[in-house]
Amino acid sequence: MLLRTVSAATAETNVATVINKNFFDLFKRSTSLSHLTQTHAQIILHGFQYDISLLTKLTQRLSDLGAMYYARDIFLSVQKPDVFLFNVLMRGFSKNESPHTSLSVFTHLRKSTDLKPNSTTYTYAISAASGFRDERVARVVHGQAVVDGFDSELHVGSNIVKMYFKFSRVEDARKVFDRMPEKDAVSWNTMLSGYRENEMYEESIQELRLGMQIHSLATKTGCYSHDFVLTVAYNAMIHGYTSNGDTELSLSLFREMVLSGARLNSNTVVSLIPVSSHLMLVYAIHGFSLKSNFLSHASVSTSLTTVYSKLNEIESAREIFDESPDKSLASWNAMISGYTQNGLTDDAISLFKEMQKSEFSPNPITITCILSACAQLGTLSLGKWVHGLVKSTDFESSIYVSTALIGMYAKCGSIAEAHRLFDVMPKKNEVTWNTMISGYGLHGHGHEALDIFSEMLNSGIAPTPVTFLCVLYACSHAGLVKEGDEIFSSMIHQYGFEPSVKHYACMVDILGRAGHLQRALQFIETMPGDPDPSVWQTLLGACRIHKDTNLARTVSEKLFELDPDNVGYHVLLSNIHSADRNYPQAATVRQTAKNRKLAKAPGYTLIEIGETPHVFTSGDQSHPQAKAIYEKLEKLEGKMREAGYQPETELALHDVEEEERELMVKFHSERLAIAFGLIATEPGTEIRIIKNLRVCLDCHTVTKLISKITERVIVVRDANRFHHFKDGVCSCGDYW
DNA sequence: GCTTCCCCAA
Repeated sequence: MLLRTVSAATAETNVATVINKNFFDLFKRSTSLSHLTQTHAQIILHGFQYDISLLTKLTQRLSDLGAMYYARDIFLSVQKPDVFLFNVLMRGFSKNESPHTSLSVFTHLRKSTDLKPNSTTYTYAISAASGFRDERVARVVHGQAVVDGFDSELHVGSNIVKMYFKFSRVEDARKVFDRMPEKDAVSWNTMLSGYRENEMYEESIQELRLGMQIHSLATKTGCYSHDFVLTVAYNAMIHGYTSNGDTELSLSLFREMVLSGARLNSNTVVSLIPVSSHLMLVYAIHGFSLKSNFLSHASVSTSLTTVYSKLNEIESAREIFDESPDKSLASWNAMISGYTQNGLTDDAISLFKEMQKSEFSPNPITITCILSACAQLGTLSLGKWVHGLVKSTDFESSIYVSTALIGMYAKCGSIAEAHRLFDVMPKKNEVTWNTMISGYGLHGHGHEALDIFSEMLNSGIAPTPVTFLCVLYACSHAGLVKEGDEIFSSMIHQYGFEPSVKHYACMVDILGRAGHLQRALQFIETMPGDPDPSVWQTLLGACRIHKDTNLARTVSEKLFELDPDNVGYHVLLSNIHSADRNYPQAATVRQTAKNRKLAKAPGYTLIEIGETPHVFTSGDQSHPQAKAIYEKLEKLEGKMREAGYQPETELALHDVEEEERELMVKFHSERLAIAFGLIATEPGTEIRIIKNLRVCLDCHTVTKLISKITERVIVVRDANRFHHFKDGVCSCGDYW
């Protein structure tokens, strides 16, 4: 009987062990708050709510996801928390930007319990103290570490060194470091990067040499083996120079590293990769990684994917991605982001869908990328779906995600929804404000943009150079010349920002669009340094709007000089000549373009009916309902002619006969999309279309008329702004 | 290691 009881108890213990292990597996796979909540429920259901190891793990995972209130509640539910649980909670608060709370947990541990802090406790206490503004807190915690005898311990010591560097107390950092009896790769690294962050490059390099001497001494005498010190130190140095953009030093250190016989590892490659401004260099690093079998490391392949994407080598990026055997969540994100940044939004979205079938779940970074893709593409339906996904997780708390959501709604035409989200965001950073300002700019709502800007200033957020770009951009699209002028000068005199070429281009745009062509020209002539093509191109655009052929000729000559291979200049200039009815001249320019094998980007328009996107090109016959669409257009045209409409074709292709030219304009992709929208939706429904190029003058007129005839609101996003057509009027006030 | 905002032009 006794025997049976004992074995039953053993069996029970075994079962408990198994279940316990299962919970740890569950934790590992819980990537969202809702997963964790379910796991917690399971723990209670199985009667493990007092199992401190499980609760500690739960606290840790909750902290990782930023759910600190929840984590604290778990902590409070434990009758007798041990020092491990205290440590986990301190780490959580530290990680989630609450160093104050972390330190009060620490104080509670020391003052109100009989537990003894261990070295891990001090590691977290020190990093919490580093998060304070006041370095006196740091000194107090350092003092406590001395009292408890942990200040010279390897990890604590390294953290104290790091902390003093953070407060730029280089001397103190040095003292603590020198007193540490044992040093490892991490502590050396801390010392090196500390010097570097305090811009003491000389000291940093000396330290590296010292590390090398110790290394060689150690190897010779066999006293102790710091095998990785040298590798780690070199990696840290290379990484530092690389991220400072100092390619030369970074590469020469790498060479030195190879010559010194130090072992290279995958981190060496990763440290070197952002050097990358030259494709040849990336190829070299790629080849080297291949030879050394570093490509199997997710960190290496992810870095290479990223750098290839940044150099617009998207196929190479995809190759690396496809061939990397050990993908991480970051690998997927890097590839999706690569597609997004290269404008390959369809590929980004389909890879995202593929990812959802894989073992990886999207994280806030993935969501941010995919929202950016939706914004570029203008697919409101997908954007809304992603928004739903965001709501069901706790990704909304990520400032990146919520900012990207605002951008998505603004760029997909729902400026009101964007503003609603903006209003309820508890924490905004400068990018959030910039997004909202440029959103209003995009819709031509200049005054609203200026309101947001002054709200930003009032709430104490410092504007950045990008903020001024967004504001100036909004001014230019709303014709606010005086305001733009004032803001430009306040940027320089009040905020002390040196205007960049982009700022100058914005000002030229403001002046030029408003018809002040001579002032715009003077503006360019007074700008410091050589104006780049973008500035001239802006002025050329203004010449086109205001039909100033003489200035256009001068400007285009500048442009040919600066950038002879650009298609845009040829097209634009030829359009200017045809606007001037100087067809022979226009034909010459076009011929030049043709001779150089330069082609105009084809225009297309997207319309979503329900969840289905439909894409039209000019004169497109491929749509299943093409016949009905063309009939609809014919009918509409009849009604428009009755209302006195005359086609304006002066900005279209000119090297064809008048009648033929009219035909080509007549079937521009946006008209086909609008006609299809009229057929495929209920009367009264708003029609939203997205065009890759700017809408032409004639199509603009026609859309106004269609909105009146059919009593529909038509929202058009063109290459750089929104037009809301209603009752025969456009929100841009014909100013675009 | 991977993320949000940024002139013009087509």
